Amino acid sequence: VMILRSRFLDARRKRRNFSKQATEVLNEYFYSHLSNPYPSEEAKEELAKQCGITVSQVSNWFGNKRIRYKKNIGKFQEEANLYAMKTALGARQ
Amino acid sequence: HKDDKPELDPNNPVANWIHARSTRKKRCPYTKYQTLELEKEFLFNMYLTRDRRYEVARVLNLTERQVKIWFQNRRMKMKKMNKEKTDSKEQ
DNA sequence: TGGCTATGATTTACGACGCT
DNA sequence: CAGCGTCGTAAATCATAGCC
Repeated sequence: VMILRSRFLDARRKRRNFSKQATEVLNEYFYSHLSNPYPSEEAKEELAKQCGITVSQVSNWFGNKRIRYKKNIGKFQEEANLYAMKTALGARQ
Repeated sequence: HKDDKPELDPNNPVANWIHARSTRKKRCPYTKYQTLELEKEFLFNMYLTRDRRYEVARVLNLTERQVKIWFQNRRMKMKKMNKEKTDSKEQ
């Protein structure tokens, strides 16, 4: 009964936005591979592990990000600059 | 094969991304009835014979191609659901 | 607290490639 | 070669979390 109850609750568990840290990791990858933001299966697994989400969720995130970025590059300019700068600073350590 | 789109700036970061061809049919959500009938047919058999495909397409007013693709997508969905189920079961 | 928008997930439709 | 299979994805749409 407990198992059935927990399964029922799991199934209708509310979606949560990803953590700030997870989004950070995903955005770092996205903007540092902006000319080809298509992580391999292995890269997706690594990102999933780092973010504490599933590989499917990583795929969904990149699919959504690519489309939304392409649809309105201007809206993401500030974010793009921020991550580009982060990558540049990180690279010199 | 990743042409079209109104960008010709060589510095455009999306220039080399994958783009859908402009001739692609726009996604058209199916009605509840269409989806329900397709699900029933899928329950009956996950793979279509040519005759069943013709019949389902006719009854639901979809093309045979749409029905074929719906089954392909549905099988991928089932595969994904099964994977998630087994993944969560073991640790 | 109601609305609104951002975000994650799901649904159609293909392209690329496989096998028979 | 035709034709259906999977895989990964684009793009639109759905559902609602979360902020103002």
